[in-house]
Amino acid sequence: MIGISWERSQERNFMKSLTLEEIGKMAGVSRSTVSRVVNKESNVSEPVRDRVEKIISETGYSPNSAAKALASQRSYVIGLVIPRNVEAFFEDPYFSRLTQGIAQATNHNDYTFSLFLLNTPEVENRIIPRITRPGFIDGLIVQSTSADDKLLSKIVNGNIPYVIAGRPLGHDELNYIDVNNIDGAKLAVNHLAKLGKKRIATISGTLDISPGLDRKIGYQQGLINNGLSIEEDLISVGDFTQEGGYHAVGQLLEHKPDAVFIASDQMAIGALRRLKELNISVPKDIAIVGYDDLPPAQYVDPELTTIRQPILRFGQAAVNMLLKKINDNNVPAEQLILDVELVVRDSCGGKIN
Amino acid sequence: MIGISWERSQERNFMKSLTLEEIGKMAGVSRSTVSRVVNKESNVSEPVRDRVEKIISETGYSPNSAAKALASQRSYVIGLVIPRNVEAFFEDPYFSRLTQGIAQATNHNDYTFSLFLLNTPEVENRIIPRITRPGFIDGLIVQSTSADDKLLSKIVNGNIPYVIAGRPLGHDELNYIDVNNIDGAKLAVNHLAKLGKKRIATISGTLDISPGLDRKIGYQQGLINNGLSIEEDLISVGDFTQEGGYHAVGQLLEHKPDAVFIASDQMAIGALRRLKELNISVPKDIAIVGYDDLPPAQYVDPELTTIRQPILRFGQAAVNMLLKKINDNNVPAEQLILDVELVVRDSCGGKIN
DNA sequence: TTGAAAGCGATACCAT
DNA sequence: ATGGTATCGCTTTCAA
Repeated sequence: MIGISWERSQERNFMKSLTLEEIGKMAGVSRSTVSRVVNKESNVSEPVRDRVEKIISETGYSPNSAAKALASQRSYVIGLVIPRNVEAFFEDPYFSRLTQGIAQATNHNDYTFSLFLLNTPEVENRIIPRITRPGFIDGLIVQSTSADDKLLSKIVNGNIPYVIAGRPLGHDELNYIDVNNIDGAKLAVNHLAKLGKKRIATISGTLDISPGLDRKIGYQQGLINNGLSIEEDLISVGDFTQEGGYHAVGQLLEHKPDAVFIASDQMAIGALRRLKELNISVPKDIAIVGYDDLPPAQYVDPELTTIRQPILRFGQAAVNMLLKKINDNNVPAEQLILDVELVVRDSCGGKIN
Repeated sequence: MIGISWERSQERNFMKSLTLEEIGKMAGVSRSTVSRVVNKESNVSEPVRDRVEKIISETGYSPNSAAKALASQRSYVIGLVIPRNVEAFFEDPYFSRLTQGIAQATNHNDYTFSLFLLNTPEVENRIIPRITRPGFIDGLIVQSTSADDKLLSKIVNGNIPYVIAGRPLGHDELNYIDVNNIDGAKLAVNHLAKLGKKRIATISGTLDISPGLDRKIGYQQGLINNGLSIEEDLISVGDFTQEGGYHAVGQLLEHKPDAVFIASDQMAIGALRRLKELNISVPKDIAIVGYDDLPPAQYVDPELTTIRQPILRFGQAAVNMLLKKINDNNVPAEQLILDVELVVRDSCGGKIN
């Protein structure tokens, strides 16, 4: 039972919150001493510390964040920025997971997590100043994109520590973290080649962002490594959406592929839908490998063989990188690439690994 | 091109941010006047305003958030709290959408959005004090749950404006917003009844939270309204997950239902999977209505007839309610219930409406 | 070990 | 219309 009636919570206007000074008065010490106790500094005598802590817990005192931030020049807030041209942010389970991973890691480190969705130009114009404003955010994680250099340059040039999530095309020198997209695509192609596939097609993502480009590069390298040749007709460009996969797979069929590496599970799901409509059997007539290994990969028929990205770990690592920057802005820019792995399910037939 | 080299961004340590005072000095006015200009107050003469605005835009000055928050006792931050026992937060697309809706609405109102995932008891203990600390958050939206009264009472008793997202069981007097779950379930049952179904079963959600309970109540009322009787054997309790739906539908089959109202799309997807395995055809052998109408509902075979919740609008309305509270804490607690609608697709057969 | 006092950078009231 | 100044609640030297 909550057990508190409505009139009680109206008292709000009358109960102003306590301050260090007041706690100090109650404990018969100065505000400085209370501050030391609150911040667990060592130079406080046992008896005083006990006395103060008792009063703090009795009164439920908690320091005022704004005052603390102002005095210490630290807000303990980390922001995640999703630029506008990241399509369908919350449609794609990838972003949900990313958000979850970063939020958890942020909280785990006693920071507060803020999310900025720059979904319209109007919102973008209003939010960017707030994001880059001093005193509110200690550091930013920015989802990498194709074109949003306005934002990125503002952040890179600004005085705020940042980490870019995903290799920023054309700016490999910046501080970023990514998963190994090239390797992931190679793993997929290797798997298909080992199964004896000879005409391995791909549905790539948009090529103006690194996951799109890198997975295509990996696909091509994978073909070469396996003694297969690159055929332009077997390369179709999707847009990371289910609809995109649905349409792209249609185009490919004319060229008789016996397997398709599809650069995201979402596109793979769309492709499976199309293939089912056309009565083309997966994996009997055609083998499919997806990319992401998010929950939907297991809920389609057949279950998707796919590339697993360590998204939660990715979030944790991104936060760690950022904290390093926050604590010492002189550490040089760093690039961190996480490994991925192949998850074999039912969309390729024979299970080998 | 970002076009700024690495050494430039290391200057950070040397470029301290500007203050009102400094801008004032540059413009030959006092800090008070600059403050008035920044806050677009009317009592500033044209020439002075122009002069100051010019300097502000030239220097890129932006007020310090912490100082502003401290002085004005307003942080312009709104938090969304997801208690621990909300299962599988980001597995369920519902929560992604909710987050998106609230984040967008928050930004739209020039507030900053913070997300608190109380995913472990440890994190919960660390975060709750921060959430309820004065000076950092102007208001909270709390996802309603079954058991988390500790948190809820802390917030309700605290001095922080809040809105509960979802009717809090046993506390109808609190400030909350919900969708009409009872009506939604009735819509589903009515639809099935109109199609001539006589043995309409249900897979409910967990009954200790309102969406679970209310949708079951609506199901029962719907049966009665249509002259059908309530049969306990036709009621199975799931847990809002795909796995739950998968298992629950199995139990129901013994009792020969000709239709099932399933209290979430996720459970419906699990049920469809099970039915497919058993070679039971939907909608020929059995009709299905889901609940939520999130993207996956359209990506299963057959596409789900379901109840659509206005989640984005829900987020907007929640933020609006909260802002009302923030701006005047004396407005009485309010309960807002949004309407839902039936979306007819392919999982029930004959299209009537 | 403890206290006094000077900031931090805004707001907002009071003068002029 | 503009400026002066107290204030918000904490951190952080500096003395004692």
